[in-house]
Amino acid sequence: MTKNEIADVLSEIATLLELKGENPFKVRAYQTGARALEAIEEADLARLIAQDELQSVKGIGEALAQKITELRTTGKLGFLEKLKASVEPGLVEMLQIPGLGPKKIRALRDKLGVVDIAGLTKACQDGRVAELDGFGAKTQEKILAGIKNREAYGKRHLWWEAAAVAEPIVAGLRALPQVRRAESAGSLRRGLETVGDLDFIVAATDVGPVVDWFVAQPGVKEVTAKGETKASVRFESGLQADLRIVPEEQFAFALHHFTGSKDHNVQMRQRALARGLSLSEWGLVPAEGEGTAKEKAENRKSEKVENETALFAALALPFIPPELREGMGEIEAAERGDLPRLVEAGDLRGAFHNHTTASDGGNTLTEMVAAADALGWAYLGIADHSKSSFQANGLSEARLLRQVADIQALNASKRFQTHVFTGTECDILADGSLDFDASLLRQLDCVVVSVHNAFAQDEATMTARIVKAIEHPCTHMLGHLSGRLLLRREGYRVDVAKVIDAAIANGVIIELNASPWRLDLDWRHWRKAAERGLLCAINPDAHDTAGLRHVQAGINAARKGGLTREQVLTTWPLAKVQTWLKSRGTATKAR
DNA sequence: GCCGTTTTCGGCCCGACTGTTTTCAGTCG
Repeated sequence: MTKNEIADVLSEIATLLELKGENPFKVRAYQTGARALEAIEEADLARLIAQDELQSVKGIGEALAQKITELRTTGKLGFLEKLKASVEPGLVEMLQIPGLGPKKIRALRDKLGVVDIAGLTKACQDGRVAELDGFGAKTQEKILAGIKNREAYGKRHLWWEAAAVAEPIVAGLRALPQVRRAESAGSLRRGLETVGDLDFIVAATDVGPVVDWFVAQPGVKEVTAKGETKASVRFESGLQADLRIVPEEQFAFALHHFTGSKDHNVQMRQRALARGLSLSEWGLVPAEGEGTAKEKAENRKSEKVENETALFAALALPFIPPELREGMGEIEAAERGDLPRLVEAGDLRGAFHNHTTASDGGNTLTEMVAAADALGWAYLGIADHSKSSFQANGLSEARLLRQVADIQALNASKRFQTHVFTGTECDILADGSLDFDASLLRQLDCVVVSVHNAFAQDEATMTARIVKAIEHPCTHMLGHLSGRLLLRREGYRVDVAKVIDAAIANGVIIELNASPWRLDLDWRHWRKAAERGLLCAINPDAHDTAGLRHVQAGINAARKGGLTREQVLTTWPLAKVQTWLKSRGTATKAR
């Protein structure tokens, strides 16, 4: 097991102990142990175990050292297995309901015998929860709402997670000898932040073996349909996937149709009709006469269309990238020749807003830079939390200055090609002031400012608070503008238009936080904002080396937002970025 | 469960908010 996997196990133990009502300090000891483990380098962990010196790490004592060693050498832990067996698995799930923590969950279990969400729903509906000590009508209501949200959310999946399932399937399909072409379609292909289900479109010479291969995929829990041209499965995660097999001459039509969106398809069909044509998933044929679209496509000669580019061309349009096919004006823009040249993953040269073990990250500074270097990035901006983000182990002034010195030394060592920018993710305090003094912030390359507390402020207060932080002369970028967590939590109330205005007026960047759970600022705002001069930075908000790859989710969102390379700072070369960061500093010092 | 040592036991990181209370416990970031 890697050190971060072991750290995850320690965190899991902490959660389980908490649910059991164990001594809270013992719980914290496991959490601390997990953090301590993350903060050392992988190579050092190997050495410490080999030399039996794990206990020299602060936060790791005899018990944890033994458990870490067991996990490292066997990949298993007897203690964890026993612990798991003693805690109802449904209780862990109940932790996901907002407002429910270990204490309340234990009360529900001990007094009402509730051990899972189904039982909890029933208890709420019967009014039994409201009667418990420490609970009330409002709590009961909140729990029910939380469960309901969870169910509604549960029907969709993060793009990132859906893509991880879909990619090997597409690759596997393409490798089958019967398969000529294979693509995923649907909201996944459109790069939407959440995905309902997966759609695979395949052109194949022989159907049977392809369907058989598809329904035998690892993780398939249930085969809900299996026919001549279509198969549907459900994965253990609840994600559903449809496979559609079409003759090769229909492939482009089917791919376009199932890529959608609905609004885009409606507009495309109208456009076809205006030209005396009927467009469907089966083909593009003359519109006049009786019969269904399928019959027409079968009986009349469809336009020969090799690929989607040809399909669009048949309707006198340039190729419209899937990300733009939302029925939000892309067809008109295409007609005018106004489609933006969208930013691409290969354009990225670096990223800002990344965490290390100094605050709440899972990898050290060196590990993060090494990972950025391996990605070929020219630069990496570090932005650990500031002191008020106590829960995230935010850095004090002294710790931040030490990190700055470490980064300068790392840059000077030329150990990596990647240049490292110093910085902070500085808390915007409740009154809009920043968590560090200007004298300190001026010493940093890049200051990202974010809201991490007092989410419940009313819209006017929150908006004024964020605008004030943007107006601070040391601010370079605004982090996750809305604070939303996809499928889990709405953002705070804020007037986005006013914040964008302030950012443009002050020459401050609003980041496109590329964390698959955030994708914030939402893509729906970007086109208009960028046209008015707002500069974007695609920032992964990475909390470990794997998190750096989340920039791909940010690229999706940026493309959906119609952003070009020039509008995204993190595609610029190092020297140009350095100039921008400095000029923001000097331009504002004069004010 | 860890740490420190004037200690092998006693203490162990915060502050705002909510809903429950009538002075505070639990949750959250």
